[in-house]
Amino acid sequence: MVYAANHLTTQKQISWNQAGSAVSRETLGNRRHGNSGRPTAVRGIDRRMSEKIPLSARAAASRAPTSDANLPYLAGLNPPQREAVLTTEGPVLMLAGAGTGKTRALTTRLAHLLITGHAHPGQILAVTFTNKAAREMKDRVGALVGERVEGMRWLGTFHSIAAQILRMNAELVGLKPSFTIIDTDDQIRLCKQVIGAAGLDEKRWTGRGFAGLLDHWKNSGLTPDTVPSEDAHRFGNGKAIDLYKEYQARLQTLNAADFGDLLVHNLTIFQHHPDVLAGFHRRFRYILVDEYQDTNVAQYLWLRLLAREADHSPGGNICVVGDDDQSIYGWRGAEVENILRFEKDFPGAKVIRLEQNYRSTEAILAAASAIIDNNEDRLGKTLWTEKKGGAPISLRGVWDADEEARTVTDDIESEQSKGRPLSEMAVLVRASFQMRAFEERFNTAGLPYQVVGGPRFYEREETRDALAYLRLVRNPEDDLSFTRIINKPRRGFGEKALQTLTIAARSMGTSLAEAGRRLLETADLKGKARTSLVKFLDDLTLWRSEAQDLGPMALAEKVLEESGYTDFWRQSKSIQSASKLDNLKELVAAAGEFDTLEGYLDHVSLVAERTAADDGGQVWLMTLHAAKGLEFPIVFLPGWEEEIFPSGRSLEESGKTGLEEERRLAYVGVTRAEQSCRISFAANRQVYGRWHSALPSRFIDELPEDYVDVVSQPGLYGAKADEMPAFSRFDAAHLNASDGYNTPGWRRAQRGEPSSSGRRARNEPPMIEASAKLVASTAPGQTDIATGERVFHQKFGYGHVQHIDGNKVEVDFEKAGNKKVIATFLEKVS
DNA sequence: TCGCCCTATATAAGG
DNA sequence: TATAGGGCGA
Repeated sequence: MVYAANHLTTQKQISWNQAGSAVSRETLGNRRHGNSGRPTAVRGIDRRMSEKIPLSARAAASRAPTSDANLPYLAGLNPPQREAVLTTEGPVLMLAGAGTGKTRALTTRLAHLLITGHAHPGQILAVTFTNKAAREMKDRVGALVGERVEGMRWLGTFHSIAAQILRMNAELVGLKPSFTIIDTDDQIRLCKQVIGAAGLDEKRWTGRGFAGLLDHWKNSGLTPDTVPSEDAHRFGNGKAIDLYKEYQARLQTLNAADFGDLLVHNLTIFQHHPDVLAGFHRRFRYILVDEYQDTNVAQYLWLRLLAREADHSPGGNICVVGDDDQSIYGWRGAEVENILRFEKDFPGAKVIRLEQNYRSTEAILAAASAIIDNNEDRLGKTLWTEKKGGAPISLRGVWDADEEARTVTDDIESEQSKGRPLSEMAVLVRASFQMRAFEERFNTAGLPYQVVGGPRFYEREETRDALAYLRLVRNPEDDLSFTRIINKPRRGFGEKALQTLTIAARSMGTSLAEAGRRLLETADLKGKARTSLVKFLDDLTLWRSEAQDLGPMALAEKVLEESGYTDFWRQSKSIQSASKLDNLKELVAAAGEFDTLEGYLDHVSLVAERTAADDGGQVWLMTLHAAKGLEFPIVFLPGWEEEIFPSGRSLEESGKTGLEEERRLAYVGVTRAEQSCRISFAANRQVYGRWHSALPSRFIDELPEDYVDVVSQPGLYGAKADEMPAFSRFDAAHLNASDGYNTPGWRRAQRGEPSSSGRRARNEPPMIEASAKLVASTAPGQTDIATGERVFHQKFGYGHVQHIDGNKVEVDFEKAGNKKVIATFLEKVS
C-alpha cells in the first residue's frame, strides 16, 4: 500500500523522463500483490439489496451476465460496449477509438452500477479533465437514472475532486479549510516576487519561466523535498529548489494553493496519513477515469493510491477509458505511458476495445488509420465502420494562406448554397495564428463564424479584479488579491505606499491588510495613501460583516459598486469598457447561482467556461486541440506543411515523441470528420511577418492514395512524373497535360526577372507572379540539379545544394542558411 | 502616477 | 508583423 509513497519519496526512483517512467513501471509491477482473481458477483448482490431498485432490474442483474442483456439500457449497445458496461469488477481498460461511442458506454456503465445497486451514488469516483466533460457525463447519467445522479458528489474534474478532498483535510498540509485556489496569473506574480526576493535578475529569470518549471514538477508529483537535486540547476543559478521552497512557504502564509498543489497536497496527505486514505478506499467502491491517456504523473499516482485495494479487491474496481492515439497533451505533462502500461499496473486488467466507429465514412477512417499506423508507441486498434465508401479526402495545394482561406471560404459557401448549415462545417488549425487569415476572409465574405477557445471569461482583467475584491472579503490574508486591487481603481495608494506596507507586513509577519491596520496606528503613512487605506480597510470590514446576510450576488454588486470599480470602467475611455461592464454584470449574475461566497469562489477558481453558443448559423474555427471530442460533417484541415504541422518546435524539443504526438493530432483532426475531410497546404507562409517557403507535411505522404482526391490546380505543387521526381507521391495523381506555362511570362519568371505587372503590393509574398508560375510550372531543365551545385532561390538567394531527396532539396544558402526547398524554386547558376 | 516608446517575443491550453 | 510589458520622462 505504501508503494506509491516510496515511489514519491525515494529520490533515486524519480527521474521524470522516459527512463523514470520505466523505473516506476518496474517498481509498481514488482509490488503487485495478491492474486488477480475477480470478486464474484455475490458481494454486489448483497449490497444491492439495500437500495431501492426496480424489481425487474434487480432480477436481471442477479442472473448470469448473459441475461443482463434484458436490461433496457443495454439496448443498442454493441458487444464490446456491453462488455464495458457489465464488467463491473476488477480493473478495466476501455480502449475507445475516435467516434466509437465511448461516452455512451461509460455513462451506461455508471448508470448500471447505480441501477443494479452495485454502489450508491456517493460511492463512485468518476473523474474527467474538463468541466464540460464532467457536466456531460452527469447529464447523460442523469438521463438514465434520474434524480439519483445528484448524489454523485465525486463526479468531477481531477482538480475539483482533489480540491474537495483537500478541503476536508487541509490542516494535514498546513492549510486552513478556507484556502484560496490561485490561478495561473497569480502564480506568475508570486513567482516574480519569489525571484525578486532571492535577488535574482528578474529579466533573465522570469516569473513565467519559473511557473513553468513549478508546473512541471507538480505535474510529476514532486514536492520541494522530492525534486531531484540536479533539478536545482534548471533555474535561477542553481537556486531552483530553494525558490520552490520559498514559493510554497509563501503560498502557505497566503493560505492558498495553486492548481498543481491540489493534486500534490492530496498525494502528501495520502502518503502520510494512511487512515485518511483508507477512508477513501472504503468510500470509493468504483472508480472511473475518462481520457486516461491525458493523465500526468501526479494524477496517475493519485489514482493508484485511491484505486489500490479499493473495495479490498486487488487492483480495485478501476475502469479507465481512453485512446492512446488521441493523446495530444504531452506538452502539459500528460504521459501516454500511463495508458500504455495500464495492464502492468493493474494486473488482471480486462482490456476492452471499442473499434466500431459510428461517426465517419470508410474513406475518412482509412486516411486516419493510415496516418496513425506510422506511430510506433501505441496499443493498436483497428477502427471499422459500416459506412462503406464515402467521399475521398480532398487534398489541395495553394499558393499562400490567403488563397487557402479563400478556397476554404468558397467551399464553405458552395456547401451552404447546397443547403448545408454552416454549423456543420469546421476549420481546424494547428496554431492560433493560422486563424487570422480565415477570420479576415470570413469577414470579407460576410460568413458568420464562431471561434472556440481564446481568452476565457474568468481570465479577463475585469473578472479577475472583481474576484480579487470578493476573495479579499472572504479571506483578509489574501495578499495577492490585496496587491491586485488596492489601487484599482486609483486611490492614490501607489507603488511607494505598497512597498512601505509590504516591508511592514514582512517584518510583522502578517498579511498586508493586518499590517495596514497596525501601520495606521503609527505615523509612518501620510497623506493620500493614509486616507485611502483607512477607507479601503473600513470598507473591507464592512463588506465582510455583511457577507453572510447578503449572499454572493448582492455582495458582489455592493462591493463592486462601493469600491468604485464599476465606475472605474464606466468612466474609462477604453473601447472595451462596455464589454467589460457586461462581463461584470455577468459575473454578478453568475454569483446568484450560489448560496455562499465560498461556493461561488471555488466554482470560479475551478471552472473556466468557454462559452460557445451554437445557434446553428456559424462556421466553427478552432485549433485541433480544441476540437478533440467534437465532430462535424465537413472538416477543413489547412496548413499541412512541415514546420507548421508537424510543428517545427515540437520536433525540435521532443524529437520522435514530439512527432508522434503531432501525428496523433493529425489523427484527431481527420477523425473529427463525419462525411468529408479537406486537407490543404500552402507553398508559402508568412510567420511573424516573414515569408517562408513551405514543404507539404509529411503526414500528407502518409495518406492512402486510394482514398485521396487531389484538387489542386494542375501542377501547382508538382511536376510531370516522367520529367521530375515527385516530392509527394500525389504529384502523379493529377498529371495534367497543361502546357500553358511555356509563355514569355513564364520564361521570364524562370529567369527570375520581375513580372511585368510592376511593383508588388507590400503584403504579397515576394515575386508572387513569377514564383507562382515557377511553382506551377513543370520546369524542365531544373531536374538536373545535383549535389554541390550552386543555385539561386527567389527568396533565399544563392547557395549550394547539400542534399536531394526527390523534389525536396536541401540548400546551404549564403545568407539565409540551411533550408529545404522545393526544387522548382531553384535555378541553376553556373 | 500616467502614458508613451522601445524592445523582446512568438504552439497547443485544461483546472 | 503584432503585442505586451518594462523603463523612463513629464
